[in-house]
Amino acid sequence: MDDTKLTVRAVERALDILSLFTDETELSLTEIAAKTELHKSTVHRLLASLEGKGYLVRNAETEKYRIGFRIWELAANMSQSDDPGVLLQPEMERLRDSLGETISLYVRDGNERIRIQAVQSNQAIRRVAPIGARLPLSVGASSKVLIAFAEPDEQAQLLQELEWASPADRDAFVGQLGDIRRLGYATSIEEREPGAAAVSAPIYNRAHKLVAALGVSGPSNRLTLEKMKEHAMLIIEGANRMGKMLK
Amino acid sequence: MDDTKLTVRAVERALDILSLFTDETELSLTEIAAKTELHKSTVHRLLASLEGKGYLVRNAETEKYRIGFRIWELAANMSQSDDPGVLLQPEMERLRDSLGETISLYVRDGNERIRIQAVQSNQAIRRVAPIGARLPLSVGASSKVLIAFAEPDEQAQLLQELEWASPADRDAFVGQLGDIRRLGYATSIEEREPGAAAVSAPIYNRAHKLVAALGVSGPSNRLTLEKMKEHAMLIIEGANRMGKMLK
DNA sequence: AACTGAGTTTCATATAATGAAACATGTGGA
DNA sequence: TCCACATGTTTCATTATATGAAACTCAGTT
Repeated sequence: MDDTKLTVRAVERALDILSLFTDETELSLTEIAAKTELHKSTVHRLLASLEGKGYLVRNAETEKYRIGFRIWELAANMSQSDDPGVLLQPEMERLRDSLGETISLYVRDGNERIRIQAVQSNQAIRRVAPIGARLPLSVGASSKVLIAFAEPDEQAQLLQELEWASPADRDAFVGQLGDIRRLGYATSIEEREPGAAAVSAPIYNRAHKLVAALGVSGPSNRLTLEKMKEHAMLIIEGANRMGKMLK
Repeated sequence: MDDTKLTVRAVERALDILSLFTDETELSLTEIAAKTELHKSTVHRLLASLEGKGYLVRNAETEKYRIGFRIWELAANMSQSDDPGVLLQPEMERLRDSLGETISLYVRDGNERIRIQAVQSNQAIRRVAPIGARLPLSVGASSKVLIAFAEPDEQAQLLQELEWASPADRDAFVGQLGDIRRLGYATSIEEREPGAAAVSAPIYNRAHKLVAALGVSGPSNRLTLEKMKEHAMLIIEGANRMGKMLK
């Protein structure tokens, strides 16, 4: 019981309340109290603080709370850069820290993919991913993602144009695409680099266009099948978050 | 000393810290401590809470704090509607509550203006402003704003086309435009409605285009010259805030 | 090596956040 | 009309909890 807490409970509670508004657009005090399992008295004070500072606004008609203008002010300030590689780096670092493995960001460029950003694992044995590397679209988890989630016509064209080592390779690749779309992520084990495995998920921008693939990769003995499934969830989550940062 | 506090201090402090990021994009712990005049120990804990919940992220290189992904998630959720009238209503209500006077929102439609939104004062004597009303562009504080801050070519055309009661009226109107641009707001006293006065400021969207005029209006005996100056500051502030909500 | 400055952790203390309960207000049902 | 119920607001005693001083790292300077 000595989990030394370096955080402030009241603040965490307030922020949790604020986070509720990522799902719902309007919430009443009692709804919030129910969702957070806090006493309405406590919620009332926290809401007053949030409202007083402009982070929530009260809809005079419905009496419910909505997100306030402060959020816009903050959001307006963050979008200085449009470059996903720059924009997403901090989030990728977060992800690296929680997964402990190298995180890469790929965009498709014609019939290739480019690693436009990467943050390296800091474990002794790690996958090192050079930024700027151009890689084939025919192998690797992120390649599958970039193809599986491409627009149908683009996808068809890519599958025509791309070259595989053998027709069997091609069929194996194509055969996976359906599952990948269904699961929302792709994996690869020792496909391009011996000893390396990866999990990848698509990043859609706010306009719902596929813009990149986000991947985690590491030594295949550390990325067991089980671990990969766990990582997949976090990669998908992270990719969704990041997508909201891109217009 | 009985200022009954219905808010939570720790939360307010945390939110104040977050608000610092509307101006600066990156801040270190000590910078934050200095700006907020809080002990670095306190700031440290608040920052840990904010970071833990994703409202701030640490730039691994600079060690400084930046706005986190949560803000995007929240911002993404709020922009369901693009209609300024709908979007700005809660903010207008806020403003109404702090000024105690009727708040109106006007857009220009050709050679007229339309009151696309209004929230009414709740004082006994109040200006009642019907939504949807079409009004002339040649009188009233908001008309002056919509013309003074229009694009130069549009402005020139409007000044040509609009009709005034007399050439003297026209000259008086045109003569004010320079001051209005300089001050950032316009006023009118008993111009269109006898007994009514108003203050108005432009709303620019995030692309820096003039989209509307935000006005406060009330009985001219309550809106003294002094009061109008005070209100002008708040209207300008509010208009800036609201502009950030419009793309 | 000593010094500065930024960040982090520890710790005793009193403040300040808490939750129960009472109060207020409003709405719909009987 | 009156009662019941739900939602929001305020009060208040209690103690947990946030606080700030100080001590402690850890780097980078001189």
